[in-house]
Amino acid sequence: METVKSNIIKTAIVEDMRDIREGLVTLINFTDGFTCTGSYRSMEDAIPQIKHSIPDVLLSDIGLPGMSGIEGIQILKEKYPQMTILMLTVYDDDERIFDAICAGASGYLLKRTSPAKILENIREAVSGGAPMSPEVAMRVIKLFREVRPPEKVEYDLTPHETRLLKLLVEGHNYTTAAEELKVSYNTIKFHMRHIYDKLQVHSKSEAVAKALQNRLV
Amino acid sequence: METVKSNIIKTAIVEDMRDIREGLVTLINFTDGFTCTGSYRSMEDAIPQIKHSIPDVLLSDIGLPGMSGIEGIQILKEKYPQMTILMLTVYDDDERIFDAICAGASGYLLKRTSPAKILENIREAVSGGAPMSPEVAMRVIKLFREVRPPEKVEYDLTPHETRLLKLLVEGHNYTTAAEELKVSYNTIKFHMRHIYDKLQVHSKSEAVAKALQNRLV
DNA sequence: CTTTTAAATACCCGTTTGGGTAGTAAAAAA
DNA sequence: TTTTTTACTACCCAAACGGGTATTTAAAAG
Repeated sequence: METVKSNIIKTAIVEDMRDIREGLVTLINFTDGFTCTGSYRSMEDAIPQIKHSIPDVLLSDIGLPGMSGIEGIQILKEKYPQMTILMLTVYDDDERIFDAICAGASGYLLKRTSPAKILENIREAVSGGAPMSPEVAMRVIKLFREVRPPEKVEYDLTPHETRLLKLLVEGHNYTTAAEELKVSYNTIKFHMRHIYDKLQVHSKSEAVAKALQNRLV
Repeated sequence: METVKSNIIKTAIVEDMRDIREGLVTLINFTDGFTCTGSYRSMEDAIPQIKHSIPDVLLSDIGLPGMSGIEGIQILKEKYPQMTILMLTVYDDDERIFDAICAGASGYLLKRTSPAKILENIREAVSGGAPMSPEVAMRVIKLFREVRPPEKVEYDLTPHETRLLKLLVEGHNYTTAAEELKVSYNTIKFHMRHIYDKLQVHSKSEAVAKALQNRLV
């Protein structure tokens, strides 16, 4: 149903349990369009060796002996930013899902995922998707709702005012902000009054607080 | 390959384009395990009528005449919290994805999704998943990374100092903070110096910025 | 070509703040 | 017990800030 992929997808695996690791290697090598270019039992093994053959996709466990999968992929993503990383793990707690995604994982699969689904998800990941097991996706959605940034209130700040506000947030005072913006100290005060009017505040700290809380900067 | 579902999945559709709407109705009614219990061209139609037959899943467009799909599902989710809602839309911008999810959508599919995938995704949604088109999932992941709460840096603030910092964030000045904490003006200054030392800042605004940016309050 | 509007600059003055020093009271550690 | 630590209070002074008024310049509107 799909057209043939132009290239074989090079996949590597980091998984400490031998049965699972070798099962995945076999699965991948026996499937058209995939090849396994490395399998490692720990991040300590994977990180130095992976440079000999950088995969398109890395499937990694989280619970590994020594360095955790999350720490590991952070290091690997730093060195090989183009590498797509998929977690394949038994953990489905919010904390680890969050950490893995922030560490650079493009997807998060639970180990009970069927072989066919795993292959499909690898394909989806290399073509720019972010495959997740249904439970994980639901957790991500729920976390997403929790961290919803405050509704953007519009205060109609001019570009100048926004720029100044950003400087205040960075800790500038009127004098240094004036230098930064190459205007006079009094011009800064001029803009400040407008900012205060628009934000309905009466001090620099309040403006900074409002700017940060309402994502104005 | 799957065991038969215990119940037929009752699905309803809100979509203004007649061809698409009728295509979906046909697709659903001609598939085993699904039945279409309603199809509406707008939220204004759907909201009053849907009570006659509450579906398990609602497939909704976003770009509708009159009330937008996002406003609509917010109302529907309020009335029928158990109803699973899937967006089916052409929009894949961050803003709408975010809004839809926060309004109660459990999934977000792009209209180019194949009929087979749509059915699969409906099944996934009713069984507790959160199906998303690959591009959408990737955007969700990226948004997720952006809103990552900054790693908690510990500044060893005492409870008193933290409370004061919170007051500053709320816009208090030394005088009103002193009243609030029932201590003298000079005590506020005393604590401020300690806060500044610990946060390594030299102004109230900087302290407020650091407090907000590092979730100290 | 005026009129209007927006951005920039300036001065004044009272208030707030930042930082220095110094002292007291109460609780915790030695 | 004495010592140390922690919380609190006080005074001083220079710097930063908030808000008032007013002028200049440049662009936009009429």
